[in-house]
Amino acid sequence: MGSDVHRERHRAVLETAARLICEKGYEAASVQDIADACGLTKAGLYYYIRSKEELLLEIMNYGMDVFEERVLLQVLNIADPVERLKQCMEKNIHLVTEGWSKEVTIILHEHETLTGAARAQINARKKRYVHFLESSFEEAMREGRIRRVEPRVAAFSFLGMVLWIYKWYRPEGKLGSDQIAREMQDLFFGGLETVPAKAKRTQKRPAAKARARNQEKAA
Amino acid sequence: MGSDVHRERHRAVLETAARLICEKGYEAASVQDIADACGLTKAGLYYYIRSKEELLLEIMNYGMDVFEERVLLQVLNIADPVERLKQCMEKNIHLVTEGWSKEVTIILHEHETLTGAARAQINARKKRYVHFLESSFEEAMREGRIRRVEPRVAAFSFLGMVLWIYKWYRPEGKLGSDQIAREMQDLFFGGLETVPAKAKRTQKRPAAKARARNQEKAA
DNA sequence: GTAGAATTCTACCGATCGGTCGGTACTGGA
DNA sequence: TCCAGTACCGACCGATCGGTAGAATTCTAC
Repeated sequence: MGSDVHRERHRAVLETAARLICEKGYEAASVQDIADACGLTKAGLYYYIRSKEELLLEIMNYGMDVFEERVLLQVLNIADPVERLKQCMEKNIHLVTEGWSKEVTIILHEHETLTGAARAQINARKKRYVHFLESSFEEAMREGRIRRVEPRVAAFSFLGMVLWIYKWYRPEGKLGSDQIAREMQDLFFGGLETVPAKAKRTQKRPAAKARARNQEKAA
Repeated sequence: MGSDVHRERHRAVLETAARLICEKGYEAASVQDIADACGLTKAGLYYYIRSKEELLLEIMNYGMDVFEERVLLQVLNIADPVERLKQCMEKNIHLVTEGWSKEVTIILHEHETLTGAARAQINARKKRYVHFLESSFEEAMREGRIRRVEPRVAAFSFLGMVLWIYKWYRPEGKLGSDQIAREMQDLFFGGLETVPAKAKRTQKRPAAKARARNQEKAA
């Protein structure tokens, strides 16, 4: 079947296009650039895509597929809501940091590039994630596992911490993916402030020693 | 002085250009669009700007000015590091949510659009903010006001929560600027998780009632 | 071998891109 | 009254934009 080969090539085009759009941005990456990078002429490229915008949509949908497979599906059936959220944070951080998916970066950055139905489609998929987080926070609250907070603010705070990483993370930097994941879990769920020996204590004991070496400066 | 009028008009051009670039993105907002919006021809616009990229640089520098005035300066000399950070978060959230500054949104979104020296200049100004946050976290740790965490991860988590807002906040939505600020302060500094009555813990029982009605389904 | 589909090409479209040139209407001082 | 500078414009530049028509090539199945 030539159809298989066709799908393969189509995938390769998406892959290459994603690399370019991720590097230069959607508007700055011209169809000519993408065609060159694919080893095709512009007209040849249009054999595989219907338009530049639909190409972007396909890339984003693929990115959402990857996200759902590597993050959502991995944690969806964890019974404990807090554990579910922690795992979800870890998986999501790894998705953003490890070079797995330029497509995800594109989804994050080009959040207002698509228009009309295409935009609505991707937004709907994003919203499912937000609702999943909100529900998990609500569930955790019902079970008394976390303090009372506005679930939406919690969800967007979670997302902000995790997704903002794409703006500053550098693989060659001294902050590793695992370390970031651990620290952020700790920060978000463990709380930051020590309580001045008054009402509530939110302290973890074993962590204190392990973290003792950690205090040195970081330029 | 014609020079005063000139500066005024120059400011008006920056203002209008910022509005357009904020709405459509830097690459998508053409010089022609900007000129039209200013009530000038393209050639006329170039009387006020040297190039499109320098226009962007000026907008970003102005945005950083606004940020430093409305956020950094307001909290810089608060003695208590935790209070300083809390106030900083509040001020920064208001800067992002209240429509004061399309320029700030542009700085956030177009973080890789500038090149060369211009990019370096803006990055340097951003880094000063990151360092301010890191130092404040370190100070708070030295004084035992917060738990030991990697200061850089704390700083970037802070920034992620706060700055990601520009991607989802809608002024007409049910979540107000003040509420977001309060909830995020609480979340970030107060900690999220309740302690499961383990090791050295004594009190706090609101969870008991909440746990009464068990877990229901949450998608 | 050859028909026919699958693939990729050359050549081109009108529009627009960022930017510039030579000019001109207007203005305040001398 | 003249003039120098300010503030702008019409017309244009070469390059590139996203996209297409249709021919040429290559592959596949019989």
